[in-house]
This record gives sequence, structure tokens and C-alpha cells, in this order.
Amino acid sequence: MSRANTSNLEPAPPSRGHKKRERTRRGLIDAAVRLFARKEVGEIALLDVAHEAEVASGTIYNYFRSRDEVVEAVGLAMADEFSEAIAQHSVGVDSGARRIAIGVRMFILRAINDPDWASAVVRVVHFDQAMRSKIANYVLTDLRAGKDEGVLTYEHEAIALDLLVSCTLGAMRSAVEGRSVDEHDMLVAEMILKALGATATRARKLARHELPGQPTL
Amino acid sequence: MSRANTSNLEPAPPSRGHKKRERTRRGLIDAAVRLFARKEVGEIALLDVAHEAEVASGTIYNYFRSRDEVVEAVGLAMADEFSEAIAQHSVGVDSGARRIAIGVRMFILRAINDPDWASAVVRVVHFDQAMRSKIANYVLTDLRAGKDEGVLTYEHEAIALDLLVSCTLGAMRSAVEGRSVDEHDMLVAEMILKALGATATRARKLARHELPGQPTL
Amino acid sequence: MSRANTSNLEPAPPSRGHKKRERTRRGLIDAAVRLFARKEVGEIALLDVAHEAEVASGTIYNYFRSRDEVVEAVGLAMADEFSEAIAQHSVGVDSGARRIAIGVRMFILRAINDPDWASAVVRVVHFDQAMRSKIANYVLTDLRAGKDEGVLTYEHEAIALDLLVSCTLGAMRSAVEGRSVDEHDMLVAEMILKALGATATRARKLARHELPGQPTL
Amino acid sequence: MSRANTSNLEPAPPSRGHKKRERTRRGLIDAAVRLFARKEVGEIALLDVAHEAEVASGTIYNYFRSRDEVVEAVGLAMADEFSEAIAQHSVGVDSGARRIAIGVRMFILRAINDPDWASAVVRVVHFDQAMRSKIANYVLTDLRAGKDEGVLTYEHEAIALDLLVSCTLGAMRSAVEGRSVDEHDMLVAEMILKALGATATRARKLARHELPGQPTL
DNA sequence: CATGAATGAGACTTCATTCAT
DNA sequence: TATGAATGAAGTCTCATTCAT
Repeated sequence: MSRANTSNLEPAPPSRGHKKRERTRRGLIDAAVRLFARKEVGEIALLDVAHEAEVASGTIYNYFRSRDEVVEAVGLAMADEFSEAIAQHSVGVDSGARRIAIGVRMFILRAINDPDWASAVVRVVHFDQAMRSKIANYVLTDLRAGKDEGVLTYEHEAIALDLLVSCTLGAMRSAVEGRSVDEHDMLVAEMILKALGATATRARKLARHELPGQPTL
Repeated sequence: MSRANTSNLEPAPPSRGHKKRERTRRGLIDAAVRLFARKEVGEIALLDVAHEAEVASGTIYNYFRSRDEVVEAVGLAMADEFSEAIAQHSVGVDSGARRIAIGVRMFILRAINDPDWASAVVRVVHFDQAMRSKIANYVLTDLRAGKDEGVLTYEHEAIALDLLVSCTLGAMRSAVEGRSVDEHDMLVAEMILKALGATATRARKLARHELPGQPTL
Repeated sequence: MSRANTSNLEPAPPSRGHKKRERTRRGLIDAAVRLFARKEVGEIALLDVAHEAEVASGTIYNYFRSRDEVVEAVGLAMADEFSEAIAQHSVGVDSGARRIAIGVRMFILRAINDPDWASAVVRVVHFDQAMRSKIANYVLTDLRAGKDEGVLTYEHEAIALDLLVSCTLGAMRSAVEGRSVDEHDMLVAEMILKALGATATRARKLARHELPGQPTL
Repeated sequence: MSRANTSNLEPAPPSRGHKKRERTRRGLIDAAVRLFARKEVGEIALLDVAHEAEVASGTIYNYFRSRDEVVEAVGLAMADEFSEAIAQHSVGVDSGARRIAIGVRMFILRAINDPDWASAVVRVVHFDQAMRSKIANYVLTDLRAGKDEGVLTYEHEAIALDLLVSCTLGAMRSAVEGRSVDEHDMLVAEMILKALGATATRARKLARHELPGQPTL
């Protein structure tokens, strides 16, 4: 909490050479993410990734053993970013239902502001089962909290989770396809909350509550 | 026979030779659909399609000009099947909200009973924007009817549509991944109806109403 | 016996298409053998094989699943040729010792006359353990016969076999490297027979006995 | 130090820094030899050599100009070791025939005790013509001595040499492949001596004569 | 029309070699 | 000198597409 950003991998000594190495690796993954915004996972050639990252084709193999490992790393990176983003939302908000509302809205807002990112997310989530369950894990806590608070009254946890994630992703896809509407984030959040058993009034109120500080993410 | 007939759809008169031609074409598409159940669209080799359809690889090019045309044809075929399936549900049901409940439930039930089909649907819908709007069209009518009946009270049509489709597909994906639960169809339908603005009581009732006759689809 | 050349693989119906297929396959293997004469097994690129066989690179994969399978097929083909060659020698010769003498001499003579072939043989035998034992099998019979006849008196069969094969191959390598001498075949055969326990006189006589008819092989 | 010293062998005065240099170079060659025990020459990657020698890949190029130079150096190193080994055998033995018997046996025994070494030898000898003639040189003296002594009576020197080397290597390969038998060394030596013209009795006696002191090599 | 052999572009991957640190 | 990241040529393999039969 005092010192932020301790990367969650590599407990190796952060010697000098490691910095460049990490930068290149990051560059590769970022390049891949940018490409995922435009093409299906399976259609991306590593040569394109290399080109996008401005390295030679062989360089990729200094960091990943195979194409699959690249894809996996991209999934992991996005999932990590996800967790951080979600964690950010929760800071200082103690209601599960509200955290859900905030999360849904912020993901949709970000999708509207950064359709490339959203496109990549939609594709990776479709492609990568591991990422789906990773997301589920993060959401689960809030869902349960919302129920404990008596705001949400869904019957089956797994289904509620599915619905929450599916709808948010669906809205993100809408954004990607340029079909976002005014107050899209609030409207979707409200509907989801109602689906999860919140009363109409409460759903509306939760969905329209002011968002916390920085529109980071 | 007299005039070289290169119609790109099938408005041709069903002369004698055309029967077999159509059968082979259909066989190819069905084979492709079966493969979509297991692999991502981009990962399917035409050679596999040919093998699955029990024809030689070259034969495909007597029916399609290119790989893309095959994929497109598969999308069209599935969309057509969809239309029919959805139309079937509506037969003899005059409430929009009920038609929605029935539609959601039957798609989920079918996904549970036929995960291969569901898998193909999920993939094609993800892949093919045209299919998404085609589905939307079919649902739209019911959605409006539901609103006119006063049962549904959603604010924004496009978003409601998105949610309805996203959630149903999400549930189908659950089925594909073996995560379906008891009464999955009813539970999801109920939540969707609530999201669309139905009262909790009504949503529950609609979702648990007996399904019409043959579980064809 | 009445009808010669029944290929030992593919009991498939010898339809028309199969002929061409078999011809291409043969062409590929022959091309590979020609290259083995010049380069080490591991240094041969399939592209070179394709070029030598005058087909496109991809064609190879219509016949072999991988590079290793190509190499294996070459080994098998050479081993088959070997067996036939050795069998030819034995025709009409009823003494094991004499058959050995004939075999050794003919292999050396062929090596002298066709150094490319010999070079390929030396390399493949070095590379391919399977081929070594295959050769051993063919020789074993003659060795035993020679012992039963009382001409050979070696103590340990496996070692005798080893020596026989090693020396013949060594002489073939000499031929490849242009170090063959006058009466090379007889001299080597004589020494081998002595090593195997034949008396000096008998070894000499056996080694210098006239060779049977056609210098085929 | 004053004059840039780029001698390509090692005639340089053993100044201080040169000790370590030579050690590293030696380490690289030894590493390569160890790898030759397991893989064909052409299949060894310099990266593996570097790893085996526990240096970075780039370091190799401080000692060798190219991959080929590494391979060549390995050949030279093994040949040198050979020379020494063979020389050791001859110490204090004044009969050529006996020196041959001893040499053959010790090489086979070492192959049995150190199959990795034998494997490397077999491969390098197969690969490197220079090594073959180097070996030949060492053996030649003994062969001639054996003839002068009246024990060996071969007709053609080069062929005798070939046979001697081929058979010994063949036996070493047997050892590598785990096919060595009891008294392998004696049996092979005996057969070789007979091939070279020794009488059966003498061959046996020579082959079974006690070996000199240290089984170094 | 059906077949399947042939094609060749393009993807993945390895590895000898260079070079900045 | 040692290091190891970066490079890019070259090799293996796949697959959409063509075409003679």
C-alpha cells in the first residue's frame, strides 16, 4: 500500500539489463494487444506482431517459446490489467452492489473511449476460457457482498455471474461496433442490477450514482 | 441446362440435376458447421471440411469460389436455421414477453441438449456481424410487443436487445462449457425479463410457464 | 518366383492414379538418395529434395508427414534395395562362405563403380540404426551357413557380424574417397574370411572365385 | 600484449592472461565433445555448447570465428587426444603386432567404460576425413612393424589399415549401442589379427596377452 | 461434376552471428 | 573479454487454390 507497482512476476534482482528486457517484452505484448483490436486471435501472424513492436521476427522467440505462449501472455497481461482496473474501482466503496454498478459502467465507458482496447478484450475473452474464469473470480466477491447487503437477490450465483459478465461484454461490443448510445453505461448497469434482483428504484439510483475520482482505467 | 446458370443464391428452378447439387452443397455446409463446434472459424481447414463431408478437396470449389465464401455460406445457413427456429417458438403465442421467455429458454435448452450446435452458434455469432443483426431483427418484434403489452419497460430498445441476446448467448456458452445448472433456462429467462423491466412476480411466472408442444428447434 | 517385382508395400488396387502417385513418391526418394551422396543427412533441406525431384516444396508433404518420415523412407528404400541385391547374390550359390565372399566383393565393386550410391549408403548406415540391424539380418544366415559348413569358425556371432559389416562398409568408404586399389574387393573379402576363421588358403580361394553372371546390383 | 597476437594455434608464450583464455577455450571444446556424444555434428547448436560450457552465447565468438571453426577445433582436439592415447599404449612394447592388439583392445574397453566418449569418437571419425587420416598415420607404424616381425602378412597396407580401423570403430559403436559382449575386446582383436595374416594360435595368444599397467586412456 | 496431385505463398520456428553495454 | 538481446536468413510445415484426368 505504501509502495505501489510491484510487478507480480519475476522476483529476480532488478539489474540493469532486466529493464530493457522487460521493456521489450512489454512492447511485444502491447503490440499484440493492438493487433487483437483489429484481427481475430487466430489470424494474427507473429511477423505482424514483431513488425508492430518494431523488432525482428526472431526477437519474439527470445521472450516466448511459441505462438501459443504469446497468446497466453497477452491473455495474462490483459487479465492483470483487468484485475488492477477492477481493484481501482473498489477503492473506498464498501457496497457490493455499488461496486458492481461502478465496474460495469467504467468498463463500458472505457470501451466507448478506447474501442481498440475493448475490441481486444472482447476477442480475448471469447478466445480464452482462462480469462473468463479469472474475470469471474474478481466479480464474485462483489456479487456476494451485494446479496449480503440485501440489495441483490439472485437465486443462482453462477448464473448471475454469467449474466453480469455477458451483458457487460455485450455492451462493450456495442461500443466497438459504434452502437453506443447516450448514457449507455448507466442504462446497462441499471438493467443488470434489476436482473440481479435489485428493485427498479434502487437499480436506477445505483446506476446513476456519481462515479469515483479519476477516470483512469 | 440451355443457359449457363450462375445464380449466386438459389432462385434456380429445381430441375433434375439440381437436386443432387443442392444436396452436396448442403452436405458441405453441414460438415463445416459440425467442425465449427470444435474449432475456431479461422482454424478450420477446407481439407477437413471436405473430409467431414466425404468429398474430395477440389469438389468444394465446384460450390464455392473461395474459403471466405464457405464461411459466409455457413453463417447464412445458421442464420436461416435461426429464423426458422425462432419463428417456430412464436407460433400461436400472442404475447411478446412470453415469446421472449420461450425463445430464451428454448435456445438454452437446445444448447444443453446439443452443445455442438451451441458451440457453433456462439462462434459464428462472435465472428459474423451480419448474423448478429439478423438475430436482432427477429427479436425486435417481440421486444416491442412486450413493451406495448405493458409488461416490459426498458428505456432503450437497442440496449435491451443487446442484453437479451448477450445473456442468452452467455448462457449457451455456459452450456457448451458444461456449466449448466438445474432450471438454467428458467432462471436466465427470469433474470432477463426483470432486466427488461418486468416485475419480479411476472418475470417469474413468465419464465416458468409451460413450454409449447414439440421441443423441436 | 514366376512373376518378379511385386512391390512389398501397398496392397491397394493398382488403379491408374496410383501409378503416378507411386512414380512421384519414388522420384522424391531417389532425389533424396542422390542428395545423400553429397551431404550429411541432417544437412539436407527438403527444399533441395523437392528441387532435385523437380516438384514444388509442398508436394513432399503429400507423401510424407514430416522431414523425419522422408529420411526414414529413404532408409527403408535403401534397405529394400539392399535386400534385393543381397538376394541376387545368393541365387544358385549354396555355400554360406562363398555367398559372403560374393556379397562383400559385389558391394565393394558397386561402390567403386557408383561412388554416389556408396556415399549414400555409408551415410544412411551411420545415421540409421534400423538399417544396420536390417543388414545384419540378411548377413546372419550366410554366416551361420558358413559355420555349419565348417569353413568359418568364429566364436561370437554378433561380433563376427559386426566385423563383416564394418569392414565392408569401411572398404566402401575407401572407394568413395577414391582410395580403392587393384583387386580391392578380393583383398578385403579374403581378409574378412580369415578374420571369420577360414584358413588362409581357403580364404584366398573363396575370395578369388569367379563371380556369378550379371554384375547387376 | 604489445603486439596484437592472432596466432591461430597455440604457439603463443604462456603469458599471464593466456592461462584463463586457454581454459575457457578448452571448456568450450570439451562442452562440444560432450554434446557430440548425444547428437550428430550437424544437430548441435552453438547455444547449447555455450550453455554446456556455462558461458554466454556471444563468448564463443571470442574464441572461434564461426561454427565451422568450432567443429574443426573439436576434431583436432579429439585427434590430439587420440595421438596421446595411442602413444601411451606403445610405451614399452616393442612388438608391432602386440601394440596393435593392445590398441584395439584398449579402445574397445574404453568405449565400453565411457560410451559417451566412444559415441563422440564414432561421430567425429565419420564426419571428419582429416581425423581418419590422422588415425591411420598412427597405426601405420605398428602395422609395418608387425609385418617386419613376420607376424602379420597382409598384402596391401592401405587395406589392412582400413580394416583395422573400421573394425575397431565398429566394435566401439557396438559398445555405444549397448551390444558389447564378454571379452569383446579380445575377440575383436583376435579376429583383426587373423585378418591381418597372423596365425590363429598367435592371434589368440596376442589378443589375450595381459594389458600393460594403468588402464588410463 | 468429382477427384486428388501439385502448387507456392506464407506462417512458425531455429540458430549462427553481430553488437551495445 | 563477457554478456545476452537483437537480428534475419533459412528451414519446416500448412493450406487455399488450381488443374489434368
